[in-house]
Amino acid sequence: MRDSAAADKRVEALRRLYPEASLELVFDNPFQLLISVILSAQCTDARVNQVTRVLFSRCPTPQDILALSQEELEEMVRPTGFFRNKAKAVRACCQELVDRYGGRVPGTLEEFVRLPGVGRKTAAMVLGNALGVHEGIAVDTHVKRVSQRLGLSSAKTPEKIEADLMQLLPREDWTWFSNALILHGRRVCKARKPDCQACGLAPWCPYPDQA
DNA sequence: CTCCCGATAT
DNA sequence: ATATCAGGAG
Repeated sequence: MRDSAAADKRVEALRRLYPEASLELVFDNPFQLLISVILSAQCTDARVNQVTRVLFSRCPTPQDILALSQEELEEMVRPTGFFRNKAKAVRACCQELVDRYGGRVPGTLEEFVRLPGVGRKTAAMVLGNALGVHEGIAVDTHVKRVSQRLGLSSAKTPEKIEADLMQLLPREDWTWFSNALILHGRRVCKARKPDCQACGLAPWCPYPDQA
């Protein structure tokens, strides 16, 4: 077992800094969050929100998205990048929702990760933030980087990092924790130039201060 | 491991 | 000008 007392200090500090951490994606229901997260890869949340505002007003349901031609859908999601892949994933995913789940999203992580274009990260994020079902911790690039710098995990793969993080706090806090690490990774503990000066976690962080 | 697209940091 | 960045599929 690792130094869980030290890890607790960092988790507590994170809670003080981001007590109400939530996603910056705008959504009205679990279906909308699912599509938003699929579109969010390598794209700012602000841009995803611009695209989904139009997309969801025209297509509130999976059935409505399936009624679009592939080309129309591609044009609508184009600004988010990887638009052919994303349009394909969104369409395939909507098809599954209609065929297997009556046009709604499933309720377990196991079912989620079987959806086309949905891996553990997307599944945990949607389940936790839209349904309050905390079955996992969404490990994206921010969570990975921040966890490693803070010394909360020395694992390399998202699955192992997730397992390490799950040990640190109770299930009902998993979604908050992921959200907080993401916010911290975006605002302070950035990939290129981490702002260690301004970091509220610095007193407990083993990561070497660059400047 | 490569591919996918385009925004943004360097 | 160019390298980096993200998540999932193949």
